[in-house]
Amino acid sequence: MSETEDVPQSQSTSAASRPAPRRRKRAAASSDESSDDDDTPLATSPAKPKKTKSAAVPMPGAKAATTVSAKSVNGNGRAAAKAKAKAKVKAEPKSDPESEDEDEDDSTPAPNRKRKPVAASSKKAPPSKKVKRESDDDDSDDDAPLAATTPKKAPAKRASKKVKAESDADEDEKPVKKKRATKKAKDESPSDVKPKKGRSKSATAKDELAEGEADEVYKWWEAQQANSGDGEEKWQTLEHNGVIFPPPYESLPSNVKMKYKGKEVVLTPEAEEVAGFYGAMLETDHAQDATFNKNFFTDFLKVLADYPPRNGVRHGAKKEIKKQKDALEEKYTSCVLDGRKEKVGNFRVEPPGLFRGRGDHPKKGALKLRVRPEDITINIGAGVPTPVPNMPGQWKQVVHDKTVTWLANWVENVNGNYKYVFLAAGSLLKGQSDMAKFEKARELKKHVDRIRSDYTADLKSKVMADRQRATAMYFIDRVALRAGNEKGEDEADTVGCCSLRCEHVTLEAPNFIIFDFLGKDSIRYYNRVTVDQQVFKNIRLFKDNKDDSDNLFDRVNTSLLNKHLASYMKGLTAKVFRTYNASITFQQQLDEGTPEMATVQEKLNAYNHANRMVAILCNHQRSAPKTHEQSMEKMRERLRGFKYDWMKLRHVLFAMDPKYKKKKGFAEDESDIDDDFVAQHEDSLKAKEIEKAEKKFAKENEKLVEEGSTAQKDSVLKERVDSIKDEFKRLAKERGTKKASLKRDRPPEKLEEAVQKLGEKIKTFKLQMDDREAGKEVALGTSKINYLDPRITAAWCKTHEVPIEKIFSKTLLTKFPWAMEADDDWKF
DNA sequence: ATGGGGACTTAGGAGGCACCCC
DNA sequence: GGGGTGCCTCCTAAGTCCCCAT
Repeated sequence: MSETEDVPQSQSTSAASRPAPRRRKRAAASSDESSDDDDTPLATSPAKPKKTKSAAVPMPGAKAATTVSAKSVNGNGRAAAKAKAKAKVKAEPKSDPESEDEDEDDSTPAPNRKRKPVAASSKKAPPSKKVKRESDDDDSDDDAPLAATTPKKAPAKRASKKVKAESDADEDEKPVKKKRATKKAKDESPSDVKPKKGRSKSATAKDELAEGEADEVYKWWEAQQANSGDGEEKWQTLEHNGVIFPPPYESLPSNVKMKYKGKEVVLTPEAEEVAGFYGAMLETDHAQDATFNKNFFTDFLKVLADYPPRNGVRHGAKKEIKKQKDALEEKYTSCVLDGRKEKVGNFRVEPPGLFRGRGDHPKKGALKLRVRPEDITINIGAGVPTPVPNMPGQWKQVVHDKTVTWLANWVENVNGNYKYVFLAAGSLLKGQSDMAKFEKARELKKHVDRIRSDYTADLKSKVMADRQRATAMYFIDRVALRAGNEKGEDEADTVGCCSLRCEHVTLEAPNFIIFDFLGKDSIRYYNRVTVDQQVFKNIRLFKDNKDDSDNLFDRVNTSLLNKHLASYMKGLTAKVFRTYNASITFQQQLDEGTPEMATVQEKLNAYNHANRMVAILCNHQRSAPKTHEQSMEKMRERLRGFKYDWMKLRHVLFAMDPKYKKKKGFAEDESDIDDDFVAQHEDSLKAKEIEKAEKKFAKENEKLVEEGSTAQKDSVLKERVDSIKDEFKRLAKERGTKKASLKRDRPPEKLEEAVQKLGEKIKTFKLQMDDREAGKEVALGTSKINYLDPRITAAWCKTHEVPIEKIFSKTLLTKFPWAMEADDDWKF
């Protein structure tokens, strides 16, 4: 609902026909108007697009508030507005000369962000809940992304483009699509591409397979070649078994029926399956969602039309044992690529279901159809057996395209997107490209200073396009925004840097910018940052005379931006900045934050802290675990319990010898342990002990009876309970006296030791709590998997003697074999 | 330039499972 | 030893970016 109120104003053209277009399609960076106003950075926005959903900005506060910019007339008369803008811009640079150059400031470090609450629409917690994350923000010295460290090591020895022809082999089957294959050049001998070292022989595929099966690890990263370019051949031989289709639908038992308006309806298996999809989601938010329901019922009715309800139902077999399933799947789990056995990633064809689009995706709830062999294209080596589908039917096509890495693909029916079957993350192909990604990011170290000084200069460029580009680069570099491609009408309305609209950015004098928009996966990005004075001015300029729904950067798009970046360094794109800034920040945080003499747990905390800084920088969120608050409360309770014990022990010591009060650390008071708490705590301890005594008593009796003796009398229990009660009476008397005694005496040394130990325990426990609280809405995994060069972790673990298994799960270890051998002094 | 096709990486949530604490 | 519970794996959606045709 909501949503619908689009604001049709402003778009001269288009309009009507389409129902509520949500945003413009293109950034209209065209030169059209007085373009190239070489010396007039104009804030003109060409062809006014349609509207945007006004509801998009979740945070009312941030949105409306504080718009410092000179808003003024928002133009209807485009031309007039334009002229005005023009005049204005011309003047602008001079209008406030003071701040024109000065600030070289370097502010806005990356990882500091005050997170704000979350948007209604986005899944995340409601406003008040979002806690500001960790370190506060604002300039700090730790502006990681900015500090370029010196390259430590020569980067990437990437092989020169090595392209080959598809090799004659392909004649037979259908031709491979045009695409990049066009790039390939003439052939070289296969051995050119194959890694040399680490291979004993140039064996045939079969031979090497044997090797692979012997579980020998092939250390491709020790070999010469660096495979990575596009259009290059990715393999020479490839054998696999295709994909496995999900089992057919099995009907419910005949006594299970759907009711419609109180009457039982006997569905066909086809319809029942679809009804089941929905039934499975009744308890989820999806079923409450209007779009979801609309789409689902539209599709469901279609199914019902094709398969009208009838009488009589059959039901099939039972659930399969996992073992059976495994056996069935076994052959699909691996393939043989260039003679080596490799794991296949997603060999299971996606089963039919309801499309679960994220955020407010217009197609959520639509029926995702069952995929059949006729939908699937298989990519496989020429001359090896073509797999046979495990369901009736023929593959759509079989190709032998060596320039790509997928084994199978199909086009999904809801959005028309391609789906691919790739090798698993631990495979050579994926590993190589992963390593290449990080080497690329490290290469950026050599260029980043120049790039930064260039865009800093360009922030003042007279050419609007350049000034916008520089500003966009500033955001990408400093706050790690994504590139921000244009999106279509039938997708959720989310943005990135280049697709930001005016409504997503608010100025706050003197030099703050507040970002508030929905990014990838409709995750809210909220960030208030200090920026260069010039950036502040630029944004004011770019917003001038535009509507909220207009693109902030009307002269920039990702393609232009990346083209520019590539002029600095081959393969440099916006996304490399995220990898670079993430990894370099991480390295710095670790270097600065790892304690030398510390427990493993403390080091792990330092690691997690660094990890978290990166996750915050990249805005990797998760929804706080549902049980979070509850479990925090439990921890707090436990902590107070520890503190109570600790206090008691100390008081015993104090009673023995007052000199202990002076002992280092012993004098501390427990501010959150007041008499109320003590009373309550002792009550609950008492209750527990009594319960324990009762249980023990019952058990003893049980045993006695079993052995043929008579049970103890109840008076025995009573005695015990009374003794417990007495003990707690004594404790109650001790309250507030700062003195205590024990049932059993212990020598002071022992007590001292115990106090010490408990103190330690409390310390670590507190650390754990802080860690958990700070991390409740931050997803660490995403950066660990995708952005942090694993060699940083490997080296750190060696240096600080932390077992890497404490940090990398099994799958991550499998994914990063190539990083494990990094020396302990390796730096990103 | 623009727009769409295509391939590949990055992303959060669901659900399973080991583990931990009572 | 039984049930939370927190982490890991799986799943697949949603990005980025390149290429090509128009």
